[in-house]
Amino acid sequence: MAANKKEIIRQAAIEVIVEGGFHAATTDAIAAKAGVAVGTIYNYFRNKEAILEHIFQVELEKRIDYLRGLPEELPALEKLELFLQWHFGLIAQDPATGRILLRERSNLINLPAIRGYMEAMTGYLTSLVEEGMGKGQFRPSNAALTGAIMFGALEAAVRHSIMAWEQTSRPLELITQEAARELFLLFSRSLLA
Amino acid sequence: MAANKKEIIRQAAIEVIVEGGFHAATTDAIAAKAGVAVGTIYNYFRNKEAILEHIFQVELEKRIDYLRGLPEELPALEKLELFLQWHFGLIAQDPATGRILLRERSNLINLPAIRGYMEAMTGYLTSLVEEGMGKGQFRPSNAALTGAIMFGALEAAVRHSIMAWEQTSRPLELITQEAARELFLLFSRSLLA
Amino acid sequence: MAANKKEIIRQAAIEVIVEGGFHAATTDAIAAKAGVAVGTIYNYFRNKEAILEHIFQVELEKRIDYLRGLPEELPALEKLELFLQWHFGLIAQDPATGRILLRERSNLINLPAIRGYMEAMTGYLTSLVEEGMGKGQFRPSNAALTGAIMFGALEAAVRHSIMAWEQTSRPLELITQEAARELFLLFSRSLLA
Amino acid sequence: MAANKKEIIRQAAIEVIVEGGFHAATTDAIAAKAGVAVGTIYNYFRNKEAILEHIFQVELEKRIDYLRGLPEELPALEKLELFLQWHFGLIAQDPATGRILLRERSNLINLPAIRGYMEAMTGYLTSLVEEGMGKGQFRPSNAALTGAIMFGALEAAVRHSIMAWEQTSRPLELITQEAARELFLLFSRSLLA
DNA sequence: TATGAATGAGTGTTCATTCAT
DNA sequence: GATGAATGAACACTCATTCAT
Repeated sequence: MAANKKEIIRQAAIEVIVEGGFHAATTDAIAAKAGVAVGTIYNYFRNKEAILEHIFQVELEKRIDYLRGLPEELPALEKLELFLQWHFGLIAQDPATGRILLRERSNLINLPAIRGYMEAMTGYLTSLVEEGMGKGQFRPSNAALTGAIMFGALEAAVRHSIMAWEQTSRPLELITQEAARELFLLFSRSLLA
Repeated sequence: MAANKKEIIRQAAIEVIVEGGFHAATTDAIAAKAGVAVGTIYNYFRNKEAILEHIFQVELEKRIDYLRGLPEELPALEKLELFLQWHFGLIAQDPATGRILLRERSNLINLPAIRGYMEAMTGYLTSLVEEGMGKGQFRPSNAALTGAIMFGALEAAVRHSIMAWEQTSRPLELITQEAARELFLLFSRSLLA
Repeated sequence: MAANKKEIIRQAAIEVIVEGGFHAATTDAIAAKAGVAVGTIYNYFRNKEAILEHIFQVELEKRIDYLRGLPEELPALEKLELFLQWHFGLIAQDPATGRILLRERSNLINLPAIRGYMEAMTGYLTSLVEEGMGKGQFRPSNAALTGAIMFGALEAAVRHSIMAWEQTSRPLELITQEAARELFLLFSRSLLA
Repeated sequence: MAANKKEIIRQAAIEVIVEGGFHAATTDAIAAKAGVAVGTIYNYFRNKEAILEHIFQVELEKRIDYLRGLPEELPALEKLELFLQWHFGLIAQDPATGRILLRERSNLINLPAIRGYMEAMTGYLTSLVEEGMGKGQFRPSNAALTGAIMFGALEAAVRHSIMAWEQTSRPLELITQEAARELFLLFSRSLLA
């Protein structure tokens, strides 16, 4: 029950934050959307920021879980391709959360969970680059910088996809698939030795 | 004199916003840093948001001016290279503003000037891609998506540079030069036909 | 409990507004007088103006309730006499509210409740004049104009009573009783056919 | 020139105050309407309130001048009739000032000039009643109370006239003439011995 | 006198957080 | 655990007034 209620609040918070952003999202509005009293929120979250942190944490865990499940021995490029496709599939299923991940990252960068999300994602991409370089599949480069750039490119592609979806009638599924492909093409061309 | 005072306030706002972000930056603090009374701010800016908008506008104008000055006939790739070098030089000179451009964009995306900044930058990169594709220099791709990705990559490289500068003792100049080079290498490899 | 607190705030607001007027009455002062935090005011009132509106509304309802209770079949002049006596009795009991009704009406006439108070009172007097004219008890006249004049006369009598009370040692009870009598005499002489 | 500029500012202030009331009238707006700089206002008026006081003072002087010009020996009732006709003629010529006299009186009753205006007007009506009573033309009554009531009735008639004018297409001239007649009829019926 | 940029005290309102029930 | 009324610190913004030019 408890875990369930925390989840209900997380979902409600996502819905409220998507409209207007984290700062405009009042705890009252989140509680109302979740169908609980404000006080109840504080039984599950230290404070308002903790809700946002939790949202990032859940998303980070999803990604980590997926990445952990990838066969270790797969070439770096293939891991990248799989991850991109899976990741954009996630976005297609839940664009609201995707938007929050984009929007709220900058301003609240000092929150541990948000910083952690960014660092973990960048770190994974960096390690992938290192792995590829180590095996001679990728050209030499500043792996950390390249990983950071790849993360930025990934986020930009997500942002572009969501915006394109809002402004056209194309199904988000198709838009994100194209983005994943384009991104992979871009990465593979620039990384391969 | 008037333009001068507006400029003083802009500079002070940048300094205050860099620490703690836009939301934590009080008008009182900005006024104090600028050495003027709070009311004076409102002689030059409609409201607090307008200060941030102005900051973005000034930066956008710098970039537009630079891009306007580039010889029309230059190949797209060379324009890109020049722009990247110049842009990272800008960041090296004024990392504080660079950080604001990164941090405040997401949350306040609805402000016209901020949206305008992003769209103009993305638009320029998109047009560069289209130009290169038109002349057969670049491989075919979804230009809008590619432009968006390039902008995201650019910003990520800026963010990484500033963070690296804060955490190491390397001169920012060198860090940004490397970022510009790496970014150009990445772009050229993935774009060239 | 809630209704009780709203009432406490209303009373406190009356006390604060009486000294210095609505504009000089700060929400902090009202909260302090009510013994609650500022924020509590906003749990019961949309904003500061809503407090004043509520004050007028309560007074209007008192008057409407009284008028509704008057026997329909009573001659217009007797209704008028009863109302005047009752109304001045009200003022004698609560001169502070009486003063607010006088003082704050003009400047904030655009607030619906304040406009409503004035229009309802004038409207009742107008309908009384029409009733008397219809039954041949009153001489013909422009009923709307006469009703408006009567309201003005009534308010002036209230104002004069309160001022006289402040400047002399006579009990307010006696002063208002005289005012009611004088007003009734004036109305009856000028209205009777 | 100086007197002229003071007069220009007075006129501008009347125009600005009529829309939105004294409190909403900023000195900037008054200066703009008058075509002078804000600072100039302070060469002619101690402060913002002094402008309003001046407006009342000018109006009071107009009324005093008129009343001084009335033949001493005229019966009280005839003086009243003449004054009412003249006064409503004034309103018909300059309804804006009339409205200010009504609207701003209550809230700022503590300003000497405003209090003075009200007291002088009430005092004149009171002395008229006393005069009529002294000569046996009027019935006995509490003269001060009656004078106050008459002033309230007069103001209400002015207010009603202006409102009727705003809401119908009848010329203000006709409306005020009717109001003056009705008021005189009402007063004479109730006052005559 | 005239100007208008600069001033800064003053205040309505919000909203995350608490805690008695 | 759940509730939601109460809290009060915090802050953007206004505008009458001043004074150097």
